Amino acid sequence: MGTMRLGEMEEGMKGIRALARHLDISIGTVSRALNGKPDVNPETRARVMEAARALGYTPNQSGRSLRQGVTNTIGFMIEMSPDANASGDDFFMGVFEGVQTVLNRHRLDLVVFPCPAEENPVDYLSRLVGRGMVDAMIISATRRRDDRIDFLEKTQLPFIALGRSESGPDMRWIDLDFEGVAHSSVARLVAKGHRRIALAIPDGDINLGHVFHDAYRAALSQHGIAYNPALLFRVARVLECGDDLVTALLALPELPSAILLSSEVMSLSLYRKLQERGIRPGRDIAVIGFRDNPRTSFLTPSLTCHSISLSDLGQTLAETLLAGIPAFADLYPGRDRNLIWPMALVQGESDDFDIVPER
Amino acid sequence: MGTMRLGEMEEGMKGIRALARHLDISIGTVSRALNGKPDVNPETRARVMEAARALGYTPNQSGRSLRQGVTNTIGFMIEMSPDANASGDDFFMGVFEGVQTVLNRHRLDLVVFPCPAEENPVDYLSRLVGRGMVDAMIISATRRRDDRIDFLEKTQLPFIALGRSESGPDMRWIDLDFEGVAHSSVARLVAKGHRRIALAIPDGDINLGHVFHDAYRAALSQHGIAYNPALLFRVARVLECGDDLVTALLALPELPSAILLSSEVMSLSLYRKLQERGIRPGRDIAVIGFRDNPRTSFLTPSLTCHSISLSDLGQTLAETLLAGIPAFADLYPGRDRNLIWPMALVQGESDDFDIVPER
DNA sequence: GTGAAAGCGCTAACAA
DNA sequence: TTGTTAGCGCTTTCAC
Repeated sequence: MGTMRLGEMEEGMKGIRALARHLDISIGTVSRALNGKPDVNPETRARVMEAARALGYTPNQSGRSLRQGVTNTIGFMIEMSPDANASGDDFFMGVFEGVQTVLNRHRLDLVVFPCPAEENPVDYLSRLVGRGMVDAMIISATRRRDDRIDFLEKTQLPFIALGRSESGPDMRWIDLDFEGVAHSSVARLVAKGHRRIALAIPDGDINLGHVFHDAYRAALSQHGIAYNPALLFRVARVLECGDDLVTALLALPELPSAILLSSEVMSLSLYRKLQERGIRPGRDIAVIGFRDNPRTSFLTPSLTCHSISLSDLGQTLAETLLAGIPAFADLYPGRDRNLIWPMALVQGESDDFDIVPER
Repeated sequence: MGTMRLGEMEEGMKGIRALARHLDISIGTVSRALNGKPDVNPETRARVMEAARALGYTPNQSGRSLRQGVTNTIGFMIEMSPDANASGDDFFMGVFEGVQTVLNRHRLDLVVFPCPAEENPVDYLSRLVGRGMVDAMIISATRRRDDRIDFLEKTQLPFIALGRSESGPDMRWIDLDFEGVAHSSVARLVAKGHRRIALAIPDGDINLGHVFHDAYRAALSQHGIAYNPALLFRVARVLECGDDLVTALLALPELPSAILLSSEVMSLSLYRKLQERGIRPGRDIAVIGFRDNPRTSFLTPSLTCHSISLSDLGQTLAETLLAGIPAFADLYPGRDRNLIWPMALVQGESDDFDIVPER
């Protein structure tokens, strides 16, 4: 032993045992050397590190987790149903990036669990969490009442939700500032003379629809505008909502002068369908989109919407999660349990006209 | 024991041991009952299943994998750099869905590893694979030469690539039919009288650029058109390529009469920038996009492009992967090691004009 | 500073 | 049909 070619392991040996045999030391020492424990001869440590590198040794995670009770992995559950995925395509990529920035500091890895559209989200979550692959979870697309939250609280697994919910009043969460978006949108429109302001929200139980709806009502009321249920549109498929939306708009006795969208992808089909019917966004009807999105940025007229740094959101999400894990809590002392994430209005041309022309 | 309330485990006990204690039988029997082994009294099995359900027991995956040497989990590595992510991410969502359809048949789960843009893909892959969380890998965004492939071949972990590469000539892969796309696009344009046909491909070493480029040259040659390097555009950021592309087009002595795109998201900014310069897609220049995408479907004039069933692609990807894993190989006997995935031309209006008007 | 050994939760081989 | 036990790879006592 000790005379084998690089890249070869001892016959019939695997993992740390092969490495130890190869170096002619005990597996305990190898483990301590690799894990940076202080009581290891520097020279021994160097030999171990070098051999590990040369042989491409990586510790088996199952062995480690079994022993340590920790996996150093954080899970992020996303849903693939178009309904839940209204946030648009680049959204999660951007958030992942930010989350990983923080996790990397602690040598934690992020794994994503994509829940199939047909599968029950709770069953899916409990199956994957039950596997014990993760030390904590991030969930998204929260429902107004969300059984996943009850489940996670029962398991005592640390978690955070990207999105608030009526379930789990004590859980950690971060959500977008729908209130702020509704208020600034309505204020802006009212200042331009608008009174008939419609709202489109996703159908179903995704909570953002409810939250946005409430915020919209509050904003209207603040400006002394009566809430008109006829101006609320629940759309089934956000990506192809244009048809239904425009049909519904035209069925009204009078076209609203403005419409707020609660998902950026709504703007795509809405623009098209409006134009097909000869209704010009930004001229015949004011449109305020939701989030700034590279994929809506080419729309003409340019879409007034709200911007956000996805990476920052992801970082804060991760930090707030870690603040709830005993092993990391000390490092993130100031973190609140939950947070409304502000969004900044980006002025476009899609709502840039006054109802009462100045003279 | 046996008299505790539901939802409670024996004091200080966890996992299968607590369950066994609770039922007053041995852990071996519990394990066999849960795993559907034949030699278990049906009544015992029923009791075990019921108790497991009631107590919310899920076997710890680390324990299982350690013992069985398999994890029943398949990994899918994606990259978050905008460069590698030219496909738009409804692409991966669609593929995941198909992959999971197949994996579910075998009670395998899919986990996604999102590689941060700043991290070296090989380091990332080796770290996550090294953890031993997966039995097989799917990789995407293959480079012309791709060290990940060499790495995976060395580890002997079964894997498949979504995208071909010059590395790993014997590996399993499925790739989109860039040749077919190039040929049908060029043929269609040539039939309309086009001779000056440009191509936009992503800059960098992502292989699809090279493959598309080669296919484009071959298609031109087949129609007796000389390849003109001035009509090849390498774009840095596919999402915001419009600016550079239009500037480059206008810098040419003569505007090409048509342009082929190798990524669907290119069309968004290209349309906008063309229109800003007063160049009308479908009138002044023919545009053929790459993949049919719900998010480009609202473009006016409608984009001629190529369509694909992402779910079917995902299913075939998964089946081809499983065909390479001994435990499943028998179930998928007919699968080729690799496959060019056909795409169907979807006629739009973005290239619907003739260079030589008919009379 | 190092080695020996226990044990994390689970399954499979074997004994009963 | 069930119980007992070894051992998967690893880390962490505890001796030395």
